[in-house]
Amino acid sequence: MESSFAIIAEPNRRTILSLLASSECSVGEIEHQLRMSQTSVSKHLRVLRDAGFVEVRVEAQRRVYRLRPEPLMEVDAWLTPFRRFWTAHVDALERHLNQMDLPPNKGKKR
Amino acid sequence: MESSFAIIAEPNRRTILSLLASSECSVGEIEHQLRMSQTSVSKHLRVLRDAGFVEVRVEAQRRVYRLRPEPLMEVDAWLTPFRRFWTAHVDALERHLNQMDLPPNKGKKR
DNA sequence: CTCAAATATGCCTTGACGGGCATATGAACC
DNA sequence: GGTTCATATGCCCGTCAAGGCATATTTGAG
Repeated sequence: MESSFAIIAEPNRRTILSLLASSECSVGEIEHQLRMSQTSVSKHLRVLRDAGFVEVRVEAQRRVYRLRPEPLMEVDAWLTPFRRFWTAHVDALERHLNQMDLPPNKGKKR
Repeated sequence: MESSFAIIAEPNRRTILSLLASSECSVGEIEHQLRMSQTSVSKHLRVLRDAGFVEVRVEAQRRVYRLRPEPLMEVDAWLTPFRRFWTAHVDALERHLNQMDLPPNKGKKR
């Protein structure tokens, strides 16, 4: 029931996801590569799993985690209405922003 | 200093951003259209402003808020490494996932 | 069955965040 | 200057989530 956005608000979880984007990993590998405590890794993976970001495969004593794309696709989809603010308008937008950000003579407080 | 991801973790803030994606709005307009309290709207706008998601324009007694693209571009950029999991691979990925999810004969618990 | 390795979970504490209320600030108008 | 409209801010409170520690659980080995 937690929004995908809330899930990826956590920096450690984003790091884990980025790592899993390279390749699937066991808990121990994540723990070691990211220098996080095992407890923390397991808990974050639990959250990621419940939210559908990852899935597990049991392999001997190891649990190998792998990325699932759906929740991130949802985030990607949410961005759609905003893309018109930069896609294909980049140059025009930049000109516009520069014009707003650097009023040459206004002497603003800030 | 707050990550853009933490900012958009808040549902009301996402709603405000979506509204601003349609057109710039004053605080009162947001308050009315989204049925949120003025206090709440102002506070969220403050957070969004500090994080660079919006900018203000003073117009008489009104403050008109407008979207700024940079932070969302950052989110969009973070998604890049993950897009290969669905862009242009959709069908292949689906086949792959189906193959993993529904082992035809393994008799899994679940 | 016992032990060890890998991982998960429960409990507790602490800190951050959102909501509401009252109040402050600022601009316009008389 | 005083009043009113529009918005911002400070304070208090309840909630919730993350980290740490200890412990439980699962799986493999002997």
